[in-house]
Amino acid sequence: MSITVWDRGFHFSRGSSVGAMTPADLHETAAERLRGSGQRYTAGRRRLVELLAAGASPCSLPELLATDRTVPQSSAYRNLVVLEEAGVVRKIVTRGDFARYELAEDLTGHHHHLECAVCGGVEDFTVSPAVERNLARVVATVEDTTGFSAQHHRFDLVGTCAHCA
Amino acid sequence: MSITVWDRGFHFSRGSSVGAMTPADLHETAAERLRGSGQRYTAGRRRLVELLAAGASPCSLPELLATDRTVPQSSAYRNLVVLEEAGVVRKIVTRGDFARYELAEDLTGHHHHLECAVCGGVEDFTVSPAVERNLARVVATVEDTTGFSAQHHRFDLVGTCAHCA
DNA sequence: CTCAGTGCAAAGGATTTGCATGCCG
DNA sequence: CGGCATGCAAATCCTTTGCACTGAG
Repeated sequence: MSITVWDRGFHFSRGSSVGAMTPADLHETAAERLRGSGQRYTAGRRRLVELLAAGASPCSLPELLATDRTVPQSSAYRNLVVLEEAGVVRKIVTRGDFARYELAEDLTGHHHHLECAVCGGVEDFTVSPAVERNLARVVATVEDTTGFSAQHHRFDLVGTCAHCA
Repeated sequence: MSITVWDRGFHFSRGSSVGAMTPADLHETAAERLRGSGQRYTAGRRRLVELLAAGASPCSLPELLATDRTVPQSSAYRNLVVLEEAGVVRKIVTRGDFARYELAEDLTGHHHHLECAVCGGVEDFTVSPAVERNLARVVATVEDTTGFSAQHHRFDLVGTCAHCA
């Protein structure tokens, strides 16, 4: 047993999770990150961030377009790519017809997903810090032993949501 | 919680070692499951199962076709759907260009995935029964709290594999 | 004989891209 | 002005499907 490895298990948090970020802070952070990658925080991109922040769970592109009909499809796809590259948005690929998008975890807090195999919807859930430490412990051990460098881990449940049961 | 439990918290799953299942058992089981859903275990389907069993990790369709040039693309896709519906094959959707396929977990053993964000490859790894029990406990808690009915859980790592580092 | 399985070719559909225009710096 | 951003339309490409043919039962 290596104490070093065990210790590393506690460094599970990637940056400071800000669960309750104000809209002003959110947009300021987004603008900073875009500037950092040589991009502008335009009205269209800001709108996407607003739509994602308003959604309770990850949104598909049709859902985003349905919420705001003025957003053109191709610009939405293109800007979501830019926002993802800047670390503002995270793309979630499920088995459903559409990819889903949510704000980056360091803007909303680390969480996991419940994927409904029936309706394709995705809900968020969180686990206790103790469980996260356990997960991080396994991640650290895998990295030490295999040379695989983990950017993040996924602990998701696939099944049937309460609504589709 | 015992530290020693975590000491051997994981190991790599190498090659196609199908637990204690022999190839004969594998094909017999596959045939049974297909019959169970009113399907035949034809030569083409058997070939796909062989290719998947031989692969060290989940295979994309181009990889399968490259291994056996005689397999037609559309039949491969169609038969993988049939095999998945029968519970013989599992489809893995990643962010890569192609979906990936592996034998169902009850044929190969429960495991998890290392997804390389660079090359798109997927490797298997397993964690100790103790860790799996912890995960199962979390799943049970989430089910109780949310009304979500979980078919299975995913604990995957996304990052850069040793080869792409 | 019947009907599932097969394979070629063509279609489907989410996502990406070409290109002309608009706009910020 | 210079270059990124936009948006319409068209292309891309993994995957699915139409259809005629084959073969198992």
